[in-house]
This record gives sequence, C-alpha cells and structure tokens, in this order.
Amino acid sequence: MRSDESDDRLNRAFLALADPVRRAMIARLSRGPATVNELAEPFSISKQAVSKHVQVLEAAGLITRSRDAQRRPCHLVPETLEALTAWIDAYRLTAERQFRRLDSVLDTLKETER
Amino acid sequence: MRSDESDDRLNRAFLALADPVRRAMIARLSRGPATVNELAEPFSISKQAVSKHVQVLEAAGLITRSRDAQRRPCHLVPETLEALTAWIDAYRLTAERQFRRLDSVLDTLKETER
DNA sequence: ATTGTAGTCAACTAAATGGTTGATAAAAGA
DNA sequence: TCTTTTATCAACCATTTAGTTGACTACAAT
Repeated sequence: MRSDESDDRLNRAFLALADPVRRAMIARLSRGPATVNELAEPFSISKQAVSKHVQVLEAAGLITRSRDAQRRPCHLVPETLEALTAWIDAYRLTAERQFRRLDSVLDTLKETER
Repeated sequence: MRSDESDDRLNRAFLALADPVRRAMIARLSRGPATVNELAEPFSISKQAVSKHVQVLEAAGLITRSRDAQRRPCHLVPETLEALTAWIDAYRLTAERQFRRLDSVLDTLKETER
C-alpha cells in the first residue's frame, strides 16, 4: 500500500498515541521537560523499554530532546499535537455539516408532506 | 501493563487512525455513509482485508453500521473523533500554558538583568 | 430453484510491536 | 583513576497486525 510523506507522519504520530505508556508520557511532558529516568518512574518496565517509547515519540515528532550533561531531557512539541487535531477536525466538521444537510432535507420532506 | 477502560477506548481509536487505509475510509465516510464494497473501491486489497479494517473502525467506536437488505452501510461517529481531539487538546493547551509561563519567567529575568 | 451480490469466518503467513537481559558509551564526581 | 549516573545498542522472544486464499452465510432477483 502506497504512503506519501504526510501519511507516514500521521501513521507514526497516531501509532505513538495508541499506547497508554506513551500517552502518560505525553501527559507528564505537558507539564514540563523530563528525563528518561523521570518518565520511567511511574512504570514497572525496564529503562530500556522506556527509552524505546521515547524514541517512538521522537520519531513521530511529538517530542524533541536537548542536552544537559549526561541527561537528555524530553520536551513536548505542541505543533505536532495540533496537526493531529487539525486532521481529525477536518473530517469531523465535514461529517457534522453533512448531518446538518441531511436534517434540512428531512425537514423539507416533512414540510412537503404537510 | 494495566489499562483501564477509557485507556482501551483511546488505544483502539488511535490505533485505528494509525493506518492510511483506515484514515482514507474515515475521509470517505465524512462525506456520507458507504458500504464495504464502496469503501474497498479505491484500494488494491481484498474485500476481506477491507472488512477487517471496517471491524477495527467499528470496535474503536469510530463508525457504526446499519442494515439495508444484504448491504451493511457504515456511518461515521463524529463524537468519537471529538473525544480524541479533546484528549489531545487537553495536553496541548497545558503545554502551551507552560511555555507562556516560562516565557514570562525569562522576561522577568531580562528585566532584572537590565 | 438457481444464480448473483454483499459480506464474513477461518486458517495461514510475514512483518512489526513491546517487552526482556546483557554489554556499552559518555559525562560527572570521588 | 575508579565509580556512579544516565542513557543507548544489540540480540532475542511473544504477541499482534495486515494481508492472503478458500469456504461459507444471507438476502435478492430471475
């Protein structure tokens, strides 16, 4: 199945959010930067597993990382979150417009009936 | 890894959107109901594969299905899309507030410096 | 009654995902 | 220099995913 570039970005971003551990990391990072160890703290999984989750989030463009001695703090990228809501909302709004249109057709039918 | 019920719903919904075929189906359905065969038309995959994608979307609560003789038309459920944007926006807005707070701290520092 | 249309179920395969352990790198501090 | 902290790489394993083909069900139409 063909996939253009913007498809790939959406694939990676939505897939990244399809995991409760990574969503919890997003939630944590929304309140400020954190290191891998800090992100790992609430979970009973290995540090390596956490590191992989972080890599998934980074590849999805949902986070970036900086340097602070041997630490590599993670930061949320709100623009990427915004791109996702933009995608979803485009179709949600189209659907809602469609429903309204159907409603008015039904109303017109009722009028005619009467 | 533990998952409560609302976690499961988000997992399924985000996972459902992490596939270009299923996103194209959402796009199609935003313009009105369609059958499995109609949804299959733009893709070069088997009818059975399309049927599976539809089941994924239905299990995620992103679509519902009705009956029309031997047809089972699919309909988008905009409320589920809305729940996803609500989740994303909550953390996006928190992050943006956080950034603004940091900005004002930096401004204060500059003031002091001066 | 037979044929055609719409869709699903079951079994299988290939690839990707999420996890593990063990070894290693890179920087800071004793 | 030796040790500790922070994080990653590599190899491996179990499960899930997306696809296939073939058999099947349900309803309509001739």
